[in-house]
Amino acid sequence: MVSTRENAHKNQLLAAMPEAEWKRWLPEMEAVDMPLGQVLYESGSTLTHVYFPTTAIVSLLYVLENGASAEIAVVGNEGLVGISLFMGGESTPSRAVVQSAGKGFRLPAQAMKDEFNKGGAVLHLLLRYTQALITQMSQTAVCNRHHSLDQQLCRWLLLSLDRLEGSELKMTQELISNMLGVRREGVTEAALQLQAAGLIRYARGRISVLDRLGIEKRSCECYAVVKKEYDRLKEMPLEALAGTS
Amino acid sequence: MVSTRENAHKNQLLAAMPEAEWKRWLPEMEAVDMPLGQVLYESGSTLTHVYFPTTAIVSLLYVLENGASAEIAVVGNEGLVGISLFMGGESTPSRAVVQSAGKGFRLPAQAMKDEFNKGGAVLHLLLRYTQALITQMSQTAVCNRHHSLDQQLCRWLLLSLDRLEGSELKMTQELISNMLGVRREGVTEAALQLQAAGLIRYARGRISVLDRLGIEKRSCECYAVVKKEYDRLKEMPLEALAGTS
DNA sequence: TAATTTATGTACGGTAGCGTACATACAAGT
DNA sequence: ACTTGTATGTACGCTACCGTACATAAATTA
Repeated sequence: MVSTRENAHKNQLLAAMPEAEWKRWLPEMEAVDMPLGQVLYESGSTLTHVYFPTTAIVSLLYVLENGASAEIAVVGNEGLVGISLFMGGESTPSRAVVQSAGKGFRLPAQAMKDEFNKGGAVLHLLLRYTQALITQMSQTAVCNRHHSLDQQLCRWLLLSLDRLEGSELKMTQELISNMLGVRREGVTEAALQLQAAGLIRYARGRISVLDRLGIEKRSCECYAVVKKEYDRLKEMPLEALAGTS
Repeated sequence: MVSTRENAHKNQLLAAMPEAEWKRWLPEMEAVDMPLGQVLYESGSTLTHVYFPTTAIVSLLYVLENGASAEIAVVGNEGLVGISLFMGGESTPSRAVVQSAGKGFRLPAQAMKDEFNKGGAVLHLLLRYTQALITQMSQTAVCNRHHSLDQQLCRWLLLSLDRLEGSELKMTQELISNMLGVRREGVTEAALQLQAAGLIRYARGRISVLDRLGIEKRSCECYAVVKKEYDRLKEMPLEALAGTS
């Protein structure tokens, strides 16, 4: 049997927490299954927990009045879902949906707030993560404006791939179109091209990436920028964080 | 002669600061002119100050490799420029440009960091503001995806108008097109329509809004959403902030 | 095995916004 | 007064993507 600790450390934020904090949290930390389509929180709702995905991927979706939607950011094992809890917003403007089924951990809202308010390493780590998330959101905004559907599909595949083990993702084109905020047919056409080029192979909700480098070449710069920012976060020692802010 | 304090309080964040903090800052606070086009910081650069606009408006612009750009958020007297300083990012991915000339105050980076790290009211206020900024960024991302140029122009006019005194803004269509990330000609056509409808009047970089309500009707929901979030922030008492996070 | 649902493919007219090129007109400097 | 620069208007073909409708095929259920 694998320890909770070992599993939880698959989440990079949890792994980066100092030992002392970690021990305080342990009793309140709960391992959870995160099935496809699960809504962790709805736009405007009050958060009861924050989620630390380990193998799951969560989409932050923004839904407009007319039902149209677009993904603002993706959260996987590198981060946490529910930043507005400690940012002081009471609620978020976005919806959080599990985009790829998997596991994760969750912590009750109050425990998270208390820990955050203690200041120190936890606070700095969470804020530094939030900063990376902001970068992702900004990049998404510009990407939506300037890049083609094909480029965006590649970016999206790569972002998802980075948060998964292996090179296969379970995801229908219909769902992808919701994330990208485009027509399903548009995704079909773009995917057909990628397949024709030998970069991916897919069937009924199962996409295998055959040539990752090829996809990277077709993607817009947005993927690389976001990736780099998260890498920077990962490699930044806690002491540096406390020092810089 | 008007006191620094009185002027500075035109910035809503500064106005919301408790008396004690305010006094500590005063010696380091510097009144600055913010002329049109001034770049407060470049993408990737290290921040030396944070800026609190009073009458100026600052655009957070994201510039792509090929030179194409898009505005991610606007900051006026409701906020501050340079959140990445206390978020721990060392640098930001965006460029901050003065979009409408005016005045403001600035505080050296170290003073801001120190104050933030003291925790308490300042920290909570700044984080709460950051949360509102994130909302604006998210909304921009979706707006870029789903709304028409005409709607976006209206949204943009309203966001600018809210941060100015009076109903006139000095801004060429060329500049607006940079902000919105569209062609200048597109802005011309949209503006012509607004003028034909009697909602605005303009000439050579001077736009007068004649019928604000009419513009609001033509705007997409994005304006109202962002406005509401900032209003919520404004009305939220400091104690509540400390309590919720 | 048949019926139904789900995922993907195809087709086609419509349009918003692009890239490009140039025209006009006001403003500012000499 | 003349030149130069700046802001705006107009035009035209192009393309990516949309909305809609329907076709095919695999998976699921009856």
